[in-house]
Amino acid sequence: MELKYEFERIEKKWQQRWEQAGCYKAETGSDKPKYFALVEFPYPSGDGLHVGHPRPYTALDIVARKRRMQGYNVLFPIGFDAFGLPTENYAIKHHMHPVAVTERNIAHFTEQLKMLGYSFDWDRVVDTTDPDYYKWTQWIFLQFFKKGLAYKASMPVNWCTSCKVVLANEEVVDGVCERCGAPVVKKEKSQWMLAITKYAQRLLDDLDELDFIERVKIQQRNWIGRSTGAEVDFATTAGDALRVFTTRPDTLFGATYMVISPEHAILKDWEGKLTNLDEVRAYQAEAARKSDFERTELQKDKTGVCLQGVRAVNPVTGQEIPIFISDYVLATYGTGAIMAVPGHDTRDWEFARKFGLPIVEVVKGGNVEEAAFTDCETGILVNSGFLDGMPVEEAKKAITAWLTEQGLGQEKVNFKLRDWVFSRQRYWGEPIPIVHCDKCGWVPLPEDQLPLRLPDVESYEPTDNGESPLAYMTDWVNTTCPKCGGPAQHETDTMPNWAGSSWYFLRYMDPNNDKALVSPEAAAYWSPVDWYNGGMEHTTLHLLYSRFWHKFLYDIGVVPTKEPYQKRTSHGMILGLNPRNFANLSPEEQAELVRTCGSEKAARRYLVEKYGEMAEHPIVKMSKSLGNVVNPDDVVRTYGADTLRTYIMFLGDFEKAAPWQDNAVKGCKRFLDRVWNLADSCTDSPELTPANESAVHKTIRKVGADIEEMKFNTAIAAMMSLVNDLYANGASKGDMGVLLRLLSPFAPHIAEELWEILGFEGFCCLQSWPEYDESKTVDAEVEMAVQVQGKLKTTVKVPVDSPEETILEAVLADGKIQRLMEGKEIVKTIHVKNKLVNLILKPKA
RNA sequence: GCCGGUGUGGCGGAAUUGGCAGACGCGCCAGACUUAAAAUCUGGUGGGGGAAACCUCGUACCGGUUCGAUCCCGGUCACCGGCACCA
Repeated sequence: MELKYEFERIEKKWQQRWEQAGCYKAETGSDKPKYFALVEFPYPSGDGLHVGHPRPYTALDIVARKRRMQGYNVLFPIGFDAFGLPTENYAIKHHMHPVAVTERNIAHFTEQLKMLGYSFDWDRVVDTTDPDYYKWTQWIFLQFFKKGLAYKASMPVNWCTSCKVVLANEEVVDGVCERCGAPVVKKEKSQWMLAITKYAQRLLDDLDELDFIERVKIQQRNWIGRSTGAEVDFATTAGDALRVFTTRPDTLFGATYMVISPEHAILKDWEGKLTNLDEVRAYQAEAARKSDFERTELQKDKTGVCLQGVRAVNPVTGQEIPIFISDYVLATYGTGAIMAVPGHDTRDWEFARKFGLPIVEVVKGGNVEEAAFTDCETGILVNSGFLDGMPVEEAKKAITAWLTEQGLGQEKVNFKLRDWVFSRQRYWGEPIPIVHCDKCGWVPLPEDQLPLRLPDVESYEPTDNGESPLAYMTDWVNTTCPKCGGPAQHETDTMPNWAGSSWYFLRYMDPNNDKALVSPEAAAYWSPVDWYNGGMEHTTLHLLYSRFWHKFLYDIGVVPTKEPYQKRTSHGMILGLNPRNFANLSPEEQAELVRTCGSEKAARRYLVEKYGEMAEHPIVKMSKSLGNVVNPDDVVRTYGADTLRTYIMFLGDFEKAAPWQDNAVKGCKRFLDRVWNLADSCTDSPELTPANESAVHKTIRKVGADIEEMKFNTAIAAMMSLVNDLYANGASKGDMGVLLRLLSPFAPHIAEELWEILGFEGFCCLQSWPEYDESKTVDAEVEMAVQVQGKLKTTVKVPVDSPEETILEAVLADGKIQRLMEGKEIVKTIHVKNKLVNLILKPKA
């Protein structure tokens, strides 16, 4: 046929045909088994698609395409998570409306995604900034509010001292403003909160039943941070009680002082009794002024003030002990107060040393003069009255029982997880559908008034006083109270960008429903997501948030499953070569640099001096400033989408970070060229070529299994090997039919074109997935390793499954083995079926 | 500090989890085709020794278990990611 592989023409042609034929439409309610494959929808930034996007997208496209070929009704959707700061900042800078910016960016992303040949169902696209979409985001918020899970609380927010603006946590990098580099301090502001902590235990427990990769589960468990201990009340000389949380109630006899956080509310009650109130107030002010950055910087150096005028009483020793305030105790964890046991807690030990406080040993096993002894496994209680002689775990139980009996405390579980700060003082987000009325307080908007649309404003600039730009829209702000009809104001804060992404996968199931966020039928048919792949950076944010929302929706009867995603996997980042690293310079540049610097060592040192430490890393994140960003458009133009898809799956272990290497892309192009040319020379026989039969069956097995295990790189390597075999042995149309179906999920366009050229019927991408015959994957002969004393000496070819005697006969006939055996006898043979024999020799007596 | 991960040729990476280390690809070397180059095709390619058959070393480092260790155990080092005063 002598046709050239014109990837550009072929890719356009098949993208059109697939779309016309509706090959990738998901059908709600179909009799086929369903499969919901999900990728994280992109934020449509002005920069367009990054080469990092195709990695997870191609991976799940391969899975979706394979499932379709396996007879599933597949839902593989895409959408846009379009609210967010970069768009807002771009709109401010270029005086464009964020809606227009978003529209343009989505159009660009859509074009790029289509160019890559993904089998998305384009009829189900969602856009979080579409009022028909965010209507339901607001609806969910109202349900949270009605159940008491959305509430207002005064919270410290990040305040940039230079921009004079509230920053999202994501905008604070290492304690400074991401944009201007000025220090960020905390400022009190009333914020909407979502009570995710009410779901902490369920979010933890239900992880066990999910098919998430282990590192995701571990990170979520650590983030939720459950710990079991006890709450204990310490009576004070002020006549009240100070409650603490501890995970080591067994060490109660060793509590020689107490510490409360500078923000602790009890300080107000004690004001009249404190004789050093000025000193205490100064410390409180200092702590409030400190940024997070300073607080962590100074972490090791403990500070504090001893309260004069109020002391506490240790409930078991009856001793009066001092109370300190110190910022090493956090106001937001436990009760904001601790009993300090310097003998058995590292932080308390440091503090006690600094302030000259007594250190009492109550668990034997270490030397409390040298360091705190914190081991719970081996320690035995001492100096602890009725606990003496008990191991730690037993003592914990005994003391907790005693405290409960005395009414001084009880067992208590605490979580590190905090409630979710849900307000942003920004324009480009979902308006919070709540009205404030002086008479009625916070009143939810009636559901039939949703969506509460964003108004058009003159300026999207954040304001100087930390209010949302919406606050200046008096026409929009002023409204009437839905409850009493009196004057009221809309809430001017908007939702964070995590809101719309917390439930988007549900909307794909039923994207145009205007009666409900998803119909019960669609939810019942498609739930849960069968396979969700996304970045590790979302593990403790988006992934946890959306699990929380889903559980809430389950509780109010909107969705049928208590978990949204059955399986979660994660891909590694695509990195770039560092153009400032010596090894990545061209040979000419290297030589030049070595000449001017004197030696290679000096050249490397020069680069580090010029560019900083970063020049020492050959592989780094892609960044515009380094100029090592790869644009997928360029790759597609030069090599085609199929080559990009194949390369990005071939370049390394899917779960690990991997560097993009331009010249390696050629290898994948060469592979596809070889597949193309093979179609020219293949015979018309519809059967497998006998010489290729076992290789074909093995490849079917390997590619199928590897896709399930996300080992896409070795799946491609197996197909490359098969192509090498087909060249060596000659290929038939039958061989090609299998190869093209295996290749189709990876490189769908070329597979489709060759499928047509070779005269096969229908779409290649809708054929059934090839099946292999286990018996045909077995070769007639195997090459077995022959070892002497465990070291490889030679190999022998024997019929498969040969008995040991047959193999030994062949081995002993080998000249080399005979030489090695001179003057020796076999004392033992180890035989591993079809793999190896190992002879243990000993000199003859 | 705590939790998790990784360490294999010049490079990206394989190795059915205790059984022939380096599949597949890049790069490089040689040859074919070409006036030449590119492209393509064929062969070679971990280090050291040897003309060769072959010998020998080799999966971050040290030690152990085993007939046999990239894989298991003990220790050390380096790098990456997450959390970080969570009582």
